[in-house]
Amino acid sequence: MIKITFPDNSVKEYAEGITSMQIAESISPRLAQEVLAANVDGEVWDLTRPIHTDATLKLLKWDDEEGKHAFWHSSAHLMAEALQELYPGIKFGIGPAIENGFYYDVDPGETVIKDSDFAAIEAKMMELVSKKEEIKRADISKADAMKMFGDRGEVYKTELISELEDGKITTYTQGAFTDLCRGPHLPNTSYIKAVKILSVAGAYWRGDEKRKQLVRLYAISFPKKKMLDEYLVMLEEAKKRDHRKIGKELELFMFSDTVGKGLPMWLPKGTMLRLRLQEFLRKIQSRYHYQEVMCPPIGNKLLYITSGHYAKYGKDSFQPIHTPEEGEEYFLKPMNCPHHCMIYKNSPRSYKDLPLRIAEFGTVCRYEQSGELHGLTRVRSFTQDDAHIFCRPDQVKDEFLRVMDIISIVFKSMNFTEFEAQISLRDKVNREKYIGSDENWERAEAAIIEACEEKGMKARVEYGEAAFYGPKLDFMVKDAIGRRWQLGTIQVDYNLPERFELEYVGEDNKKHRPVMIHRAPFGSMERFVAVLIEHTGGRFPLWLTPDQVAVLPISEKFNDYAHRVADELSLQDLSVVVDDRNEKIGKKIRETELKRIPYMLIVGEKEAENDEVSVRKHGEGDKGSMKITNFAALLKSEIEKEMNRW
RNA sequence: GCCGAAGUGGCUCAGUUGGUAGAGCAACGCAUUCGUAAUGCGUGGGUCACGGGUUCGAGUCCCGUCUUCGGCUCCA
Repeated sequence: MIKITFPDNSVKEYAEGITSMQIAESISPRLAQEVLAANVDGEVWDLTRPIHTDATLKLLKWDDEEGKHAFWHSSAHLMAEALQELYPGIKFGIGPAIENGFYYDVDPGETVIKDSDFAAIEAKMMELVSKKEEIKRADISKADAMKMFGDRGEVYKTELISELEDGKITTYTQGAFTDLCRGPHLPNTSYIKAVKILSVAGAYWRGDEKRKQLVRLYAISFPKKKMLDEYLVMLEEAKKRDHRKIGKELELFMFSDTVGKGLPMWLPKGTMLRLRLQEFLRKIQSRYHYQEVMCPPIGNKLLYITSGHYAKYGKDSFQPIHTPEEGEEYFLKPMNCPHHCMIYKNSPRSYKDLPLRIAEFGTVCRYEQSGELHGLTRVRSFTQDDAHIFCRPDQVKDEFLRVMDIISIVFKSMNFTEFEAQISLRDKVNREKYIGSDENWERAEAAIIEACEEKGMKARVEYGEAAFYGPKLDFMVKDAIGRRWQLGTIQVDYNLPERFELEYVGEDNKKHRPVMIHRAPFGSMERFVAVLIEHTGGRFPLWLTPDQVAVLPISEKFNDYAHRVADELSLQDLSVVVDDRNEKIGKKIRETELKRIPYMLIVGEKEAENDEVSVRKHGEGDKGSMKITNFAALLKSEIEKEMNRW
């Protein structure tokens, strides 16, 4: 007999060799139906794998991440099995479960797999599901695995096997399909009741641009047909929040092929929104003793040779601007740091001047690869809410904490509660690619980790993700369909102070090298606004929204009064539009609702006689009427309340 | 840059097996002067992304280019 400990710490005895599935069955038939995999002593196992020793057991269902994972992983195998039948000779790469569904990377040789083939693949998958094929686990020696997959010409699989440790290799088989796999998997294919292939894309083998590009099929599956339908509806809903769509609808920004791809232009309403964001950050930054500067949009090539950027990025950038002067070359600035370094160098600095915080809404130009351009989130010209903090090495942690404060104010004010923080540190082994002394690196890395701990910030630590010039802390926020975008960033830099020979005079009257911290709470105005649009669906908080109030006269007879109302509110710094078109009030209301303008003031005879406005709130409806001055006061106080939250 | 898909009036889309482009909204004009999510009538507007080709004839078929979309790689 063996002892099984359950999550509630209860212990039951079972015969040795019992499976998790049998245990589930012994508890309740309902549970046995819902369970997908099992966590045995901290490891996720197949339900059908026998347990031979005392163990803790957690039965995993759909709502458990690992249960869902096993479900999708088995679905990936199912898709592979279908592909094997439909495309004989197809070779397989890897096929993991991902956040939403799964994919399989395959090499179909000369055959092209297109969107139009999805239906046939899905049908084949469902056909295999109906066979209720058992999914069987098997241990295999490295030599046998090499032979088995080698005989089938599975070059990608044999490459993976060659890197595995003998004795720890397993395969999973269902029907005629066997895959190299660690598992765990569902007991059989019949659990999968609904499947949808979502897209096809190219993906480099092992993520290496220099190696062969395989065909990646993205798909998702569910244990109930209804869940798939709901998921697809949810996806459709999410697409309605796409910032590119809303940006067009609300006239926030535009692109023009004639101007050039990836070069956004901010329309009047978008500009108003952006300026309000900038004003907001300016206020906070001045509270934190930043000093704003402005620099030109170009810089001499020599500046970038000194900074080292020319050597590293010169070839992949917008190419230099030539002048009538022989040999003179300028670059559009791809970052603001070198300019700011020169500002630092403009006068001798004392340790008493530090930290020196130089801020700029700096527009930069980067030649991003064409395939990477994406709405406002990835563009070739964008404005960073940049700042560079020059400080002593012992001030790094304090400065980090201050920047984290600013970032948390920014995120809170936008209700970005679900962000992820990532600490990027040096690679644990390869340390020669990093610049700066070991001592400084260790100090800075420790400072970042400590700063996060002090702030109670849960951050994922990634080794090898640091920039060559220093460690960093990034803040990621998801867009409408779950893609992660890096917004806020704080980066420590030892490189530029070195290259620009930045100095300060210390207490000891000797020259010292400052540390530089790059930081941008928004990241860039473009990307931030894009993510903001997707989070709010274009319904911005009152203080940020471009048009706060729309005055809607009932008929043209009241246009004059409507304009008087608007003028009065404008004097109170409210942004107001008047819809004085010759249209019925119902239509004006409908269109104003669609434009997501927070307040509508309906004015007709009654209001004009009494200096009143009839107030309608976006999404809520009629709020009754009040004096113009009262409405203005109400709005002002609402805005003030919003802005006093930080 | 690479793999796959798409591109039709300002916007959203229709366009049968190739037979000479259509709707709604928007714009403009006229009527209407209206009370909380679409007033009626009329008018103008398209080298069907661009360039080649096949054909008696191409929005439709083929090739190339550009842009966009979904990914990969990249992201100072």
